Formats: sequence, C-alpha cells, structure tokens
Amino acid sequence: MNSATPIPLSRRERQIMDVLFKHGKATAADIQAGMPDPPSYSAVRAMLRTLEEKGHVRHQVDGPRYVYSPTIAKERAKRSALRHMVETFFDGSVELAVAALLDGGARKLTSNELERLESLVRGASTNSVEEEKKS
Amino acid sequence: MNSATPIPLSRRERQIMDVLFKHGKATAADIQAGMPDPPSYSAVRAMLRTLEEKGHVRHQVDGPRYVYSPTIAKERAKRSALRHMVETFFDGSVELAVAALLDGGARKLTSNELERLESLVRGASTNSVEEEKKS
DNA sequence: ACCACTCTGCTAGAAAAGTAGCACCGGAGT
DNA sequence: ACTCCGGTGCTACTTTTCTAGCAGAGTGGT
Repeated sequence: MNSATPIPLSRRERQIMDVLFKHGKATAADIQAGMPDPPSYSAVRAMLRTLEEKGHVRHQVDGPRYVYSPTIAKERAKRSALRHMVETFFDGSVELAVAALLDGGARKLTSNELERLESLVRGASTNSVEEEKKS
Repeated sequence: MNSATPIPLSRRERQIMDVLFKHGKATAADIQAGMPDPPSYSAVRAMLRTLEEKGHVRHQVDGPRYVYSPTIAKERAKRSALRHMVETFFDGSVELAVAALLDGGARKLTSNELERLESLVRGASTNSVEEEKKS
C-alpha cells in the first residue's frame, strides 16, 4: 500500500532538502553553509535550479536574492521520513523507535518534557483502545 | 561536534543499505526485490561490489551464493539515522520526535505497547533528573 | 558424465550528478 | 554617472552512478 519510499533524490539533492526542511526557507548561501562537505556556491545554485524544475523546491524573490523553500509541506515530509525510518530500522514497530529515541544518547530530555510525553502516551492510549480488539 | 551526517551514499547505494539494514543480511536477489523501482539484477550486484570496496558491506559465501550484510552495526546506523532525523525535522527535540511518532498515522500501538512505553518514559525520567540541575 | 540452472566476475557504455567559470543585472556608495 | 559588490542565468566539462550483457564456475538432477 503505502511505500515508505521517499522521492528518490540524489545525494546532494537530499542534502539540500535536509537543510531546507531544517530551516524552512533559505538562500543559496545559507544552504551551502548548511551542507556537509559544501560544494561550490555555483554548484548549489545549479542544483537548486534543477530541484525547482523537478518541483521539489520553489523560490520567492526577496530584494536582490532568492529565498528557497520546499514545496511539499514539512509535515508531510516528516511523516514520510518517519515511516521510512521505522520501517527500515525498527521493523515497523513504533514502540521500538520511541524506545530508541528515549534511550539514545540524546539526553536532552528534561523532566518537563518527560511529563508531557507521559501524558501524550496516555492520550494515545485512549485513542487506540478500540483498535486492539482484533488481536 | 557530532555531525549528524550519514555517510554520503548515492541514491541507489542508500536504497541498498536500507534493505540490508532492514533484513540484516540478504542475497543480491533479495536486495533487488526489496528495492523501489528495482534496477537490473546485474546492476544490483555491481553496486554491491563497489559498496563492498568502499567498506560499507561485506559478504559471506553460502553455498553457491553471496550473502551480504552491512559492516557497521545496525545499532550504530540506527542511532545515526535517528539523530539526523531529529536534527532535521524536529529541531533537535527528541520530545517532538516522539510526539510525532505517537501521533503519526501509525496506529499500530496496542495498549500493551503503550504501557511498556509509559514505564520506559518513567525510566528515562529517573535517568535524566540529575542532568537538569545545570540549566 | 552431462545438461540445465543459478550465481559470480568482468568490461564497456549511457545517463545523471556534480562542478566550475563566465557574462549579465541591479543596488549602494562615492 | 560610475564603479564595486553580491546576486542570478547560463553553458560546458568531469566524474560518478547506473546499467546491460556476456563469459566462466559451481551445484544438483538424471
């Protein structure tokens, strides 16, 4: 049914999209700065242009320069990426993914956040109660 | 400090690695089958060979055929991918990522799982209490 | 032993990605 | 008005990715 396959982008294109998603919008220079092992400024612009041709990116003119932003909503891309990740690394189990997230070296979680998460879990709980009757 | 940058692989290479991580190990044919818009069998093998040259993949001989597996531990790749995702789409916030996971269309969560998650959150809680004194 | 089948190794070529370098344009400062 | 600067649009080129197809080797059935 739903293939967890993100749109097949080249290495560089993906890097650009990543920066774009992260920042929401960015100029060519910003993007270059945000890329790992940054290519030439020229190269970035060229790729931006093809990306725009393919419809993944759009630009608006801000004074002298172009400001680029992704065409597909960040929300959508997010979900897609998430699903792909869960599929690939956690055998489809959201639980495992969450566990890894909590466990993972990322210890930026304050107890405040944890509280909020707890109530979130509870919330999800009530939501899915009716789903489990079948197993 | 730690760049959330995965090793820069080409589109196809990444797809192969995905299948490999998902399955743990796989033959060329398996991999081909698992790829979106599958290329020729030959092509897959060729890429597998270069991937092996680059050191991302290794093979063991099983009777007549090769069985490939990733060289870097799935665990490692997992964390790296996770971090990259959190960084890119959730502005570094694990909390937001977890929230999205719970909320996200994936409603495979049984109440059992949710219970386990709840206790997991609690666990993480005690772990990070000592971390927050500094902020 | 022989044949059919499957798998690998290779080489060579087409296609796409990635790159650089110019030429042109518009605004800011003098 | 003129020049400098930072931006864009190209076009041409190199490198990597991606692909196909053929030749050889090993295995299993008859």
